[in-house]
Amino acid sequence: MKRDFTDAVFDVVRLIPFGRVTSYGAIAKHIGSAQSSRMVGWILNKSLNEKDKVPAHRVVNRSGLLTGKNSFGEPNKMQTLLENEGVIIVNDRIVNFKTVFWNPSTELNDSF
DNA sequence: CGTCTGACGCACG
DNA sequence: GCGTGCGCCAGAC
Repeated sequence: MKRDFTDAVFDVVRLIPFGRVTSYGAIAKHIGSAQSSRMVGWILNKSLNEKDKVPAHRVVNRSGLLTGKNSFGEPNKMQTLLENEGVIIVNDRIVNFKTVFWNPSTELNDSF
């Protein structure tokens, strides 16, 4: 299976700390497919169906916009989960995005 | 096999 | 700051 990319995405997303978020591009770049940011979202969408639960709600686009909230069954669910973690969201956008942003390449420091 | 679509990102104007 | 166009890879038809 082409689990390479998929598994990598799952792994990174699962490593996202509580109350932190990251962007599709950051994940894609960390994996090595910086230009395949769309694939990240696509894989996460599949992850919702998979039994392997990943904090997909902690992944937003580069603008901190909850673009994927629409795929959580109920759009309000994603925002609720994030707010439950202390993330401030207004108009489907993370206000303190740069504050709660979690950069895998930086935080992980390629220590793998 | 050709074409469209998609939880994105970037360049341009 | 916003709308439009293109690239990217994989899947559905």
